[in-house]
This record gives sequence, C-alpha cells and structure tokens, in this order.
Amino acid sequence: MIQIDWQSRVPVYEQLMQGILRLKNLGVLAPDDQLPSVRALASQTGVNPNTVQKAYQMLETKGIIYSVTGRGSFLSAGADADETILNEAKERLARAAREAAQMGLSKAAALELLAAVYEERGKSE
Amino acid sequence: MIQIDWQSRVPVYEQLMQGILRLKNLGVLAPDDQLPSVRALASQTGVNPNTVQKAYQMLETKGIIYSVTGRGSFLSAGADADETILNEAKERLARAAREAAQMGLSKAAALELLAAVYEERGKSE
Amino acid sequence: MIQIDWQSRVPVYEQLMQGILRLKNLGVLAPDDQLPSVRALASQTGVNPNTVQKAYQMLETKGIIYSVTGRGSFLSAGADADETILNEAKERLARAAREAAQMGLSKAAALELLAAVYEERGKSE
Amino acid sequence: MIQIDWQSRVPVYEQLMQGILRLKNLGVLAPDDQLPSVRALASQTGVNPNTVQKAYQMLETKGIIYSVTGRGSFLSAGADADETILNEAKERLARAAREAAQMGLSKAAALELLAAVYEERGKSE
DNA sequence: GTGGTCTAGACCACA
DNA sequence: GTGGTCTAGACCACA
Repeated sequence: MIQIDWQSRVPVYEQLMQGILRLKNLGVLAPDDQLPSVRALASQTGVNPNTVQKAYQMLETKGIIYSVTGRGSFLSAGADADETILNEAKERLARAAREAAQMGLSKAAALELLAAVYEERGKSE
Repeated sequence: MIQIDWQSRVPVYEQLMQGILRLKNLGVLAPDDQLPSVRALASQTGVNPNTVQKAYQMLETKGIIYSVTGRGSFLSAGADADETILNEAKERLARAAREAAQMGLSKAAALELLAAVYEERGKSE
Repeated sequence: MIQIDWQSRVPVYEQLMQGILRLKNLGVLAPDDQLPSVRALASQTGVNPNTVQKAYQMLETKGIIYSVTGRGSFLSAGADADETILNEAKERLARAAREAAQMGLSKAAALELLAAVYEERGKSE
Repeated sequence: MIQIDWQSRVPVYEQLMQGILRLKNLGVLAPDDQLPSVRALASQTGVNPNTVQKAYQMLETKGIIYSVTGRGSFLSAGADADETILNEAKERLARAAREAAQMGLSKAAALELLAAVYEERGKSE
C-alpha cells in the first residue's frame, strides 16, 4: 500500500516512485508483475491520474518499469536499474553528509544518526 | 571564497548561507568580523544582489549575523546560533539515509560511505 | 512462427501483420495457403483474439489475405498486394534516416549501417 | 525557429525536443546558452506551457539541457549526451531498416532511399 | 519573470 | 479498460 504524505515537501510523484521502489525492494512486487493501473493507483491514493502517469513515466525512463498501451504497466526484470538507483541514493547520501559536516556535524554525531536511522527501520518493517 | 554551483538544485541563497557558515566553522570568519557588503558579495559571486540580501536576512533571522545600519553586517558571537541550520542539515542527512536504506543500502555500506566522507574532509581542509 | 515483442512500442496487431508478411516474403506461406485460425494464432502467440481479428481485418482491407466465411483466411495471390505496407515501411525508414541525419549521423555512416543490416540478414535467413 | 507540424503523428513535445536538438547541432545554440523560457517558447509556437515544460524536462533527463528555477534553462556542455542521442538514432534507424527489409525492401532500394534523404538535406540547409 | 507541481478534464490508439 | 498526449488554469519557490 502506498501512502502519500500531503504535508511533505517531497513532490507527490516522487513519493509514488519511492513507494513502488519500496514494494519492489520488499519483494511485494516481482519482475513482470503488473502494477496497479494509472487510474486505479490514482483513485486509491487520491492523487490525480496525471501525477501518477508522471511517476510511472519517470520510472519507465529509469528502466524500473515498462508500460504497454492497452495492457498496463509492469515491473522490469533488469538488475541494472537497481544498481543505478542505489548509486544515485549513495551519491545523495554522500552529498548530504558532506553538507552536514560543513555545517559542523561531528563524525561521531553523524555515525550515531545513521545508526538511529537503521535502528528505526529494523523496528518498523 | 564562496563558490556557487549554478547547476545545483540547492537554492543560491541557501548556498550563500552555507558558504558563510562554512567560513565560520573553518575559523576564517571570527565573531564580530565584518561580512562583505551585499553588493560586494553579489559581484564577487555573480549572484543577484536581491538573492544575497535574502541570504543575509535569513542569517540574521537565525541569529547567525547581525547588521548595523550604515555600517554593515557582522558575524554573531553565539556559538550555538547555527543550531537550526545544523538541525536542518541533520534532517536532510537522516532523510537521505532513510531513502538509501530503502533502496537497499546496507548499514555497513552506509557507515563506510560516511567514514569515507569524513576521511576525505580530513585531507582537503 | 510469429514472435510478439511485448516490450516493443509497435502495436501487437501491427507485429502480427508484419509477421504474416514476413512468412509470405520468406515463401513459408504461398498464395492461397490457409492461415491459422484467429483462435489458433491467438493462443499460439498469447495475443488477445480481438487483436488477432484486427490484424486479419487490416490485412484483408489491404488485399493481402482473403477470408471465406466458414472456411477461414487465405493468402492472396497478388504479388503487389503489400505495396501499401512496403510504402509504410519505406516512410518509417526515411523518417528514421532524417532524424539520424539531424542528430549528426554522416551519410557514409548511415550507408554503412544499412549495409550491415542487410549483411546480418543474409546470414540469418 | 521551431516549427510544429500539427498534422504529424509525432507528439508535440517530441517535435520540440527535436527542434532544440537541431538548433544545437546547427550551432545556433552553444553550450550554456540560455533557451527561450517555457512560457516564451509556448506562446511562440502556440503550444501549451505544460507541453513545453515536458519537452524541457525530458531534455534535462537526457542531459541535453539543465534548468535552474528562477533563472532559466540552458544548453548543457557535455558531449556525452550527444553520443547517447546519436546512438539512439542509429538504433532506431537500424530497426526501421530491418523491418523494411522484412517487408521486402531490397538493399538497392534501401540505399537509394537513404541517398535521397541526404540529397534533400543538402538542399534545404 | 522563471522553472516546477498539481488538478481537472478531454481525446486518442490499443487490447 | 489501459497507457499517452494535450490544454487550461492555479499555485509555489526562487531570482
């Protein structure tokens, strides 16, 4: 189930993309599994169909899913896409770490914060 | 010297704020030191004066700098003045870590990446 | 055997049409030979019967096949029946060439690429 | 100047993308040159701003341009992007050639068609 | 002014 | 029903 946080600064279409990626990483969605249709996910989440469409299309550009007109959208098989995504996530993490360090965050504090994030994950899933 | 990355998604005014905080953390700027004038910093960085003005105003709101009419802007003394900024940086780091974890980054890999970031800092500055 | 590429942007009904024309051009299907029934071809390829029906109807409109009620569909005799199809293919090829040229593909490189395509065909069939 | 062919089956946003790429390849647009604003290009071509936005965003995804909120959109410097685009164009050309060959287009006819395309280009530009 | 996001709603090809 | 394109129009952050 994909939850939209309407208060978040993160664009809705990005939340949708992350939601799909999460379901993939959790194994809920397997390669070649069909995704909910654009309209179905839209009404399910309360998001406008155009916004869901945008999310799906960006996922397709990234090679995470593929869409066939008249048939639906499906999860791609390729592991390549995953690696690209992971690398992007690592890049963003490194950049955030560099900025935080520049703002005066000590190494110890940074490591502690990271540990806390993984701790909270362990509990929720 | 403050460098603006024009291709970055980080707003220019935020880059300016971070730049000044960096100079502070590096000790280049000491409490009560005078900052460059809005115009000077603008022409130096190629940024629109309005944008520099906005950065200075936000720094002042946060208590990191203070301005004296007719004289200019100066660095505040308070050591904990930039707490909000630090908190924002931590927030961003935590979010990036959560996303990376969701994309499959292991805790060990995350810690290693963080260590590498601090390592590289130690060398360059 | 007709293969459907489900990931292709080319509509399934068009792939079916091309597949039948290919069998004709290869001599696998001779004039007045009977084509597989809509149902047979559908289950064989995994395509929806409606879609096979559409392909057969368009082939009939173009005079490439003819159907006899109660008996089935047969390949037409006319050698130039598929002229429209050929023209469409030429049109697509010309458009692709124009676009490639615009993206900087030299004439020599284009001719070489074309030669390579025909070369590879000579070997495989 | 970018012309939209409203009769064409090619989506408007793709025509816009091709138009920008053409201007780049012709040297009309140089690296770091500013593109017309979304709204300007929209009113100039009679296209809806959203559609122009879509074209710009896809060009940014492909690394052809970069956009900075509040400042505008600019042509990227990288030659990498060009190569990717060229390769895609070559792929499409090869696929079109294969299909045409399968439809019975002789090698001689294909080469002639290609020559004609380059001939017509020589005249118009 | 400049790009970016989102909704509402229409229309099309395809299955 | 399913994805894809497009218009119209609103609203936001940023420069």
